[in-house]
Amino acid sequence: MTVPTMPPKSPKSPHSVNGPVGDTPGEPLHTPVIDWFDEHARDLPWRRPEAGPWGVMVSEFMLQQTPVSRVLPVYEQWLARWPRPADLAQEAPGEAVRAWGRLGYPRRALRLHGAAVAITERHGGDVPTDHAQLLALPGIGEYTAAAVASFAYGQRHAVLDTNVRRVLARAVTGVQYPPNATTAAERKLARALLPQDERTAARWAAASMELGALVCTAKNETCHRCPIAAQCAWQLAGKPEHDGPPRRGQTYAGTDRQVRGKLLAVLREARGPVPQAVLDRVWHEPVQRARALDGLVADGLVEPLPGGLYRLPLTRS
DNA sequence: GAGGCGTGGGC
DNA sequence: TGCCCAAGCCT
Repeated sequence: MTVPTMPPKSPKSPHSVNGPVGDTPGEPLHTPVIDWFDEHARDLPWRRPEAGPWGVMVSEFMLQQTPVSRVLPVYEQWLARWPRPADLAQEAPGEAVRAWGRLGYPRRALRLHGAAVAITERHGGDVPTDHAQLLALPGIGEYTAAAVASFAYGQRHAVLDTNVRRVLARAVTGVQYPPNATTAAERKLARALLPQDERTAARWAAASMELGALVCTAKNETCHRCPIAAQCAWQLAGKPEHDGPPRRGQTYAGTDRQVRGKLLAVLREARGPVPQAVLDRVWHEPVQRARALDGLVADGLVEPLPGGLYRLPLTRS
């Protein structure tokens, strides 16, 4: 791996508003980005005050690897049906999987249900405010814990999702794409760029994500609409294309994943238990079919019943 | 740390 | 048409 080359630094500013930034001085990025956000932010339901911490948390689960446009309708139905964590916690996990619909990665539904149970049992039914307690919930990792703490509670955290990573890779590091996996250097950079003021930091988190989602996109970026184009290291370097090993792609066709998806689709649509013979029709190859079904059972997404019947899980696994 | 894990839209 | 991508998490 080659170390990304940094473009020439502009003259150092007297003293950064960002506070101590170590070896990354320069004009603060957050001010123009936040100003842009004030003007161009999308009106999304989980950003409205009435969404509350639970709404923010539900949206974060659903948005993991899934586009906003597909999340919107499911989010609305979900919150209407389960307005509080305790409402979801008393449901069967299979109901969460069914309501998840075709958002993909249905283990997220199971984990969101598990998180609701934990919140009800351990936190009095309120989404915890503490980053470490959020991180301890199923389905919540580094990104989601920081996002909920920041968006729902206005706390100061580095919120490092794929959008922010791309914005920083370009604006600061001067490369087209961030590394495949989040690195210590990226975390350090994100922390260094975090405004000191808590409110401003939370605003910056949302604003930098939105910039990556709407302007500084993976493909067909629109730099002419970017509030920091004049300071962007990648832009100043002439927007060199990514070099090095190809970025990891996803395969799908013919994989167990595809078979799992087909099996679960049948079970979601069915009201009650489904005979094995019905499931057998979704995939021609018996070995792979069986492996996929076993995997779903092992993951707790499917419950086997006596007599070769299967259903979405009624009990906690 | 590399791979597994859904689904559908855009180019 | 395929390929790439979309607010990651877990093992």
